Amino acid sequence: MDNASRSERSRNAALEAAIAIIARDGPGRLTLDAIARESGLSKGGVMHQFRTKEAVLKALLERQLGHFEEFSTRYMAKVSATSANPNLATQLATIREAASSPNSAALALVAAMVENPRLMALPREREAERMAAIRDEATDPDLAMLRWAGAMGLLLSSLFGMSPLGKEEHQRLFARLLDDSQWVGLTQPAPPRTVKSGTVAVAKAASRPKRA
Amino acid sequence: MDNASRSERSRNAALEAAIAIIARDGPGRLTLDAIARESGLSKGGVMHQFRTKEAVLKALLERQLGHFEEFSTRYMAKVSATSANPNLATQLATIREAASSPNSAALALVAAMVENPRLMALPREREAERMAAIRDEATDPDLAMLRWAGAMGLLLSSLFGMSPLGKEEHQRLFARLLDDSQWVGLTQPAPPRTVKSGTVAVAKAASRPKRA
DNA sequence: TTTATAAAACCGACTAGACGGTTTGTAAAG
DNA sequence: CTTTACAAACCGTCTAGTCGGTTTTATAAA
Repeated sequence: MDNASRSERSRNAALEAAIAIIARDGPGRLTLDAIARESGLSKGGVMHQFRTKEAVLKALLERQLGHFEEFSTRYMAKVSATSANPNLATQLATIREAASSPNSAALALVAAMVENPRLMALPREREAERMAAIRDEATDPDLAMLRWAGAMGLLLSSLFGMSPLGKEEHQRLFARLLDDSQWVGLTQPAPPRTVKSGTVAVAKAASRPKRA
Repeated sequence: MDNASRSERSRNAALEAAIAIIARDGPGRLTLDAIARESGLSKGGVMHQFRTKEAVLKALLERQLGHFEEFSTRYMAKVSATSANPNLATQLATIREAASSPNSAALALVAAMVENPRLMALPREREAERMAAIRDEATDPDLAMLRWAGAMGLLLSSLFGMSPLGKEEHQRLFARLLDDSQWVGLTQPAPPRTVKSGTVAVAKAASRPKRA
């Protein structure tokens, strides 16, 4: 195997190990020795690929962020033609994805924050760009932000082990966040209030009272 | 000064120091020596008041939780008569309070999670009770949960330093979350669609471009 | 193809310091 | 005089990072 591949394999193994450790033992247990043990590499090997622990965290953060960015672009390509607010839809779907993925980017975020809060600058900047895009396409920007915040709340609270919600509830709530017809903004004319069948087909309309 | 007061003063100083450290340097930098340095106590003094580091975290968690529970009860007493969903209103207001308070309970939560994820059991249980109460009083339970999640998202994302939102935006979004008239549930008749002036009076209609 | 040399990847023992916690000593309160 | 609150030195362990040495790959001259 050539050097480039060998390096990449090792770096990959180290980062995978790091995620496994964080997920299993918590961010506080992430040590260089633990990474070496878990990945099968020696400490020296790990230190050859990453000069400091901070470098590990940074690489981990970028890798996970990249993963979800990829998901994001794919999703965006799919819905950009059909959705009135593709940026919001994409963000909501990506957050849902992060919430249901065990190798969550969120774990890396927590670890980074614990070790070095400065590292949060990178994800914050990217987030800011996305928020701007969501705003620009929205008829009711604040409502769009609140839908985004709702998704974030579901993700982070479950990440913190603070969410008393079951898995199916989680899914249902995300589905509702994604369903544009359920979120009627202030300056947007209300569509006829029949439940449109979205990703989840639910017939919960029964007898809806009309607007007073 | 008598012994009881002396002890309490020391315990207090230690916990204040702990919060300051977490807020300034991140949860990863919270050590017993740091607490001793920051509080002016000696390490021995700290260890006399708290037998272990976990005891410090636990006390910190309980103190912060207690603080917001007090806020919560006061708020609840105020709105329980007038609001149709006092539990939700109280939770939203409490989360807003936590978000605007620098000595946030949330910081303690993060620290606890890093050090010992088991400590999260206590806040999770209390949270579950509140969620149940919010559900029970709601005409549209899922919408209520999503409003709660939205508040949580605003709180946690800003806590993580991930929120690109300004302070006034934050306030506006919380105000909207709290304004029942803006959240028309599926089984709840919609009130006339005029913007009700809430805690913040905003005339933001101006001229927003309509859908293409 | 073989051989010489350099460079990169990797190993594991080691170090300095930080950490949680203990022990010993002392002053104040009861 | 006993107990409680606190101080300060101390202990064993763990951690991030270093270092000298070994193996593997890359380059290239013979």
